Amino acid sequence: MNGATTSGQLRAHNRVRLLRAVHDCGATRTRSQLTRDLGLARGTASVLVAGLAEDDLLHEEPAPEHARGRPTQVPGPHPRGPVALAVDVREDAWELAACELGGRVTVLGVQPHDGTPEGTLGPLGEAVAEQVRRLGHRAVGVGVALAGPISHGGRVDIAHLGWRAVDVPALLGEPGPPLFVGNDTALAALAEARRGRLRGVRVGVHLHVDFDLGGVLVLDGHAVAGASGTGAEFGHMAIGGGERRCPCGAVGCWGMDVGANALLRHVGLAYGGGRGREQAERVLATSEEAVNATARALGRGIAALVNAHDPEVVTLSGHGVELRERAGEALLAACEPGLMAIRRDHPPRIEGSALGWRGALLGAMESVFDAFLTTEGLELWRKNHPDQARDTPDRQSVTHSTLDGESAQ
Amino acid sequence: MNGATTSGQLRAHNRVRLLRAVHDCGATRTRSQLTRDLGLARGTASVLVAGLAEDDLLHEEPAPEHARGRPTQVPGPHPRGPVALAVDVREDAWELAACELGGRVTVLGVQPHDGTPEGTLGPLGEAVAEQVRRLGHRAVGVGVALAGPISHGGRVDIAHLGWRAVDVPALLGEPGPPLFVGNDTALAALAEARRGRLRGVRVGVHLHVDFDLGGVLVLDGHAVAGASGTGAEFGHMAIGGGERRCPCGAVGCWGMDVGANALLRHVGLAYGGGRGREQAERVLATSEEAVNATARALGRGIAALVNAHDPEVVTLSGHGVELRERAGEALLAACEPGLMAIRRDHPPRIEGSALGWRGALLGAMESVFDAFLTTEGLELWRKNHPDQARDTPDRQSVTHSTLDGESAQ
DNA sequence: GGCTTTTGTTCACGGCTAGAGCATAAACTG
DNA sequence: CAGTTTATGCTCTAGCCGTGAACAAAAGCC
Repeated sequence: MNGATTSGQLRAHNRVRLLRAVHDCGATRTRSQLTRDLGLARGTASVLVAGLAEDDLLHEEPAPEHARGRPTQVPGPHPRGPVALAVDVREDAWELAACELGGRVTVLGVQPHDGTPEGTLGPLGEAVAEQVRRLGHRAVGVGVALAGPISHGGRVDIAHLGWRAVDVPALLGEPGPPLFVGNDTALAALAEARRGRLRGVRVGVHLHVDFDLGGVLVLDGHAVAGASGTGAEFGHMAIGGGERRCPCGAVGCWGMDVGANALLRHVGLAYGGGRGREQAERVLATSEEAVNATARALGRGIAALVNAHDPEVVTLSGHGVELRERAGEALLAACEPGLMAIRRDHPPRIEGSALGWRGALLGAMESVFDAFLTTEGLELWRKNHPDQARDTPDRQSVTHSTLDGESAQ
Repeated sequence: MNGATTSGQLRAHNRVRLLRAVHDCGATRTRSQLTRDLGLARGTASVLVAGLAEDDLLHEEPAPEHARGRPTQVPGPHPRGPVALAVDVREDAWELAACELGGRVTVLGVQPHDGTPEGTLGPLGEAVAEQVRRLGHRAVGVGVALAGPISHGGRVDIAHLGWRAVDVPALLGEPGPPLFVGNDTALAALAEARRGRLRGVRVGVHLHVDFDLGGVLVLDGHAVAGASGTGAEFGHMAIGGGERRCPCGAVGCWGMDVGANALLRHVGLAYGGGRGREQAERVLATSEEAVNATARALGRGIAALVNAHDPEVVTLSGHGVELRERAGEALLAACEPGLMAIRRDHPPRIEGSALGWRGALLGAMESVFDAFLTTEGLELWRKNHPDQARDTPDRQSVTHSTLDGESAQ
């Protein structure tokens, strides 16, 4: 991926490393800490920070606490710096947010939709376009999380909503900045890998329980995407041995026994079509038996994945957090007999996500910054940049003030 | 993984890149081609090649065919260059080979064994030690392929041979150069990724059919190892829905329906214990029905893996090559109904390995060179090096002549 | 108020690659 | 067969980069 070969690329490479380090730590580490972390000389760090500040990429503020010596600074997002737009499109509503370098998220709006491709992506496209106009060159990318497999061209299938090869970029109207469409499970896994329980984990498995079940392998901070971008579908493996036909077209998929649809089916309610989130939550809250049955199905499948992939940690998001809390014992009891003997000595931890339902949105942000925090991304920023810093004295950033809203993480 | 930050590391990084390119192409590309491939200036390539030749890492010979201009040279392994020792330990015999940079393999011996840890690894350790003595500093590592899951400490379990947490480094007697113990499936996959049908493939799945079934995900030329090194066990997922207990300790493992043991069981013969390779081959050759049943079980599981991981290619090694040839239609017919609808438009290719039974040995070699072809590996070589090139005039390499034997690939 | 500690800044130095100019060694041309 | 063409190897300079040391700055400590 990276790896400089000329001295010019070397500088670019170190700019990326520094910016990436600032982003990954959430803009909490001081300059002297970063210098040590990256193994740089103080002089080099000085030049790098100055250059990045010049390019409106970084802004230093005094560190809040002091130790003995000369006080150090904390590099963080620049007030005129890059912004990632992130969208989480759920079955019933979408959420749009603006994200600074370092990961601060400002939710710009939540809007229900009718579930049709046009009714969903049309208004979303307008909302995104408005933000892009407002932010100008500062919008460095738009990340969209969707609850279905996504081919590299941006075509999405959401079986239970009846979406079939829906062309997301076309319906969204080509926002201008690069568009990154991703599967919600893969993006939740990405967020977990960067800011959750899979941080620093070399091999992990992330499972996202929503209406159905998604899952993906996480290696060294990256979710494994698949050749055409439609990986992250662990839920569609024939584990469990049923003969029921899955809406996906296959038979006996594991995901049919785990998730909101399975909960509804278990208690005899209507299910499918992306409806029934409230009922499912009620079942989850009331029916001990349905919860345990789901947890057992989840545990059996986890055993198969643990055998196959030997992860260090298995994380659960969406309803999985509650399943882990409420029926952890049933889950582990169902998992254990499915494990190979050699896995039983040191079984992986099975943990609820630290990010809850926020993962997909945060992952959409990370996918944008993953593309931006590269030598190419930064080169493009430099090129598109109006370069106010040198010409005009210090034009107050009109745009930034409007970014203040509900703030999280 | 790599990525230089100082100009000194930059040189080291480019040395690695060049050497890696030579190795990966099998020492077939000319210097001018390599220069273009790596995006180097001609002058830089000149300096790099000279330095590597000085260190006994590379040796240039005139290119056999000429085009118009000045003839170019082909960099290849140096006569006093690094050698990787590679071992494939099968259930009934082991095979030891010496491998040059570029991948030329010289088989040094094949020896049957009794299947006990001591009876197998003891003599092997002696054979390895002898080669290490003979090669001296030229032996840069020993790679060992074994038919079982292997923890990072080098402890191996081979259920059907009764090996339980066998300490391979201890029984082998610490050969001196670094020891790399790996699972045969993972190593066969690695070889396939570097010199077989998974070359250049971003996402692939490799399945190795022997007595039982191993499988692993291959990403960008690397087999995914697992947190404790014991990944590559796709065969131990509960796909297929049986309730039979697997020797691994789990229940309903896919691998119980695929492989030599399954073939033997299918026709009512005794199976297990790593015996019966000949009988299994006879069944494979004679019983159309057993072959088809195995192919169907293989196909059903492949569908699950394709759904989950979205590979570009699925490769089969070991008996899988013959299964693909003899019962390809049964395999595909069993696979198709298990695929998600969206996978059916562009299903992955399912191909027999190009390396046959040789994969594990080649993979063991690659695992050694993967460690050697790094900045650290080359630095160590430089340090351990007697530096004959400068001191003595041109000592004839006694060691090299003894390396000539049966030669392959 | 002086001392200690830590960090930021500046600058000379060595190392690296790019690129240009030249040398070289073939194949092609007539 | 001699001149031309073409591609490659070699050498050297220019420009860029990070290191590390010396110095300056800004705190806490006694």
